[in-house]
Amino acid sequence: MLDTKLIRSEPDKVRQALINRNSDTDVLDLFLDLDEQRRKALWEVEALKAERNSVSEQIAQMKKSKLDATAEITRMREVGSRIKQMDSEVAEIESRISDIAYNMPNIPHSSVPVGKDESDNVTVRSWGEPRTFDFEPVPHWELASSLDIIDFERGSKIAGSGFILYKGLGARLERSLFNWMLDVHTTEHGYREVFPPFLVNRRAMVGTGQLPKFDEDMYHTDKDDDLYLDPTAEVPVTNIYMDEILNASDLPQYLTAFTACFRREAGSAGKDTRGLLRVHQFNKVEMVKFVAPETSYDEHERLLANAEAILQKLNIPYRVVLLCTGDLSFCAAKCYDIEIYAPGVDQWLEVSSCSNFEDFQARRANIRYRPEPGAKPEFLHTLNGSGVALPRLVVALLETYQQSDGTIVVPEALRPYLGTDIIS
RNA sequence: GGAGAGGUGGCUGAGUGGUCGAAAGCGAUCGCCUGCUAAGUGAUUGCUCGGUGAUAAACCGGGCCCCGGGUUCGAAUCCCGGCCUCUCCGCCA
Repeated sequence: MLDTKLIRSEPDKVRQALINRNSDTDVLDLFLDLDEQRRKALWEVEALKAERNSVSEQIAQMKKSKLDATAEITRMREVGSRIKQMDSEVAEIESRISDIAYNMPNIPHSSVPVGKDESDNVTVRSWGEPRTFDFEPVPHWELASSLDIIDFERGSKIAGSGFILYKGLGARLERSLFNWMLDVHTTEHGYREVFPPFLVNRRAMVGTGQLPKFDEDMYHTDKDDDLYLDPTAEVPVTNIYMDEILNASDLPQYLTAFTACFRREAGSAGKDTRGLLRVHQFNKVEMVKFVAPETSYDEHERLLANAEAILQKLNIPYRVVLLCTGDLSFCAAKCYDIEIYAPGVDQWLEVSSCSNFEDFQARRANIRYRPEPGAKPEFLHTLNGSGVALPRLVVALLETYQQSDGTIVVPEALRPYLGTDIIS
């Protein structure tokens, strides 16, 4: 959510940001108009309330001195009902304002390239060379099926397409990967491990920006619970400090968490549906940072480096892509995607998004900190990045480390976790 | 799921219709004092919205005692609904 004062005082800046994001600017004008209406109505109703307060005090005094206050009471009865009426008018305006505010995207940082769509994204660096083969590499679904480490058919049978049943070393590979990643982040990168609920309430989903705009992508419980399945650990972890004021000494704070992630992938029917490329439930290790505003862009680079380290240790070639304004996600001010190469499907696959949200989420979730003892609280900055998402990593891993006989060489780093150096 | 108790400031905790944004204590900040420390002592100590102002200080006004309604001239206080916490019972991995 953007700062109302910023929208009011620098509407042109906001307008340009919306244009750069291919976003509708009509809502901005509507917002400004409603904001004006709100302040006008507030001014009126607050004057009435001030009167009510002072006359009520008079009435108390009069009663004390046994004077007749009937006239005042009658008059205040009128004022009271007028206040009630105007309060509901203000509430109506405010709810329209917040509808707009909660659906307005973040302003891209000045270092973000202006562009229309993903073709304008900028590759900032590449690491490693895609492996060359002396045989034709096969896609992961063939490898995994013939090794019987993933059972796509039975996964679909028990849950539906896009739900994966891992078996044997496939199951253990999942467990190995997220255990190992958590170990790397906690022991080498300074993160504290948390293990959050897999379901969260509506407030949390609004806090990190999944709601109200992206409701159709989320799994929601029926009955009266009104709970959502985590689409990412970002949601429960970022909202840990919802409605709190932290001390400056509490920052920066680095948290890492493993969760299963649930996504409807609404609107992507038929796209990348084979194998593990796009699934409804997957495992992911996430990194979340709470930092002081002036440090957030340095922290962002380090967060990205932490995600890259995972791929380097696995010796998986990747490239880092800086998203342009038109491809940037709703909440982010700046975002790097990390893509890894999968030779079997011959595609670069996104396995991580590392974003700086500045105070956009902090404002929604009301997470603040006190820069100095006794100072006024300010919104802190939140960041997060996948470190990393498993399915596409497994795709690249299987396809990169496949041998001509269909077996998979296990990368050095994972061998202690997987208990073998080859999947056969 | 059943029965009971309760949700007040950073914390503990008083407050059952008006003078309460809220006693007291703790903590914190700034100062004083005592060779140092401990102790003592004085002051300060919430958030938010709107206005004036320089998007400062300061000042004025509104709102906030879990949330939402209601009663009333007036609600932390009374009534209704919800959420949460604790205790006991039941069920259960």
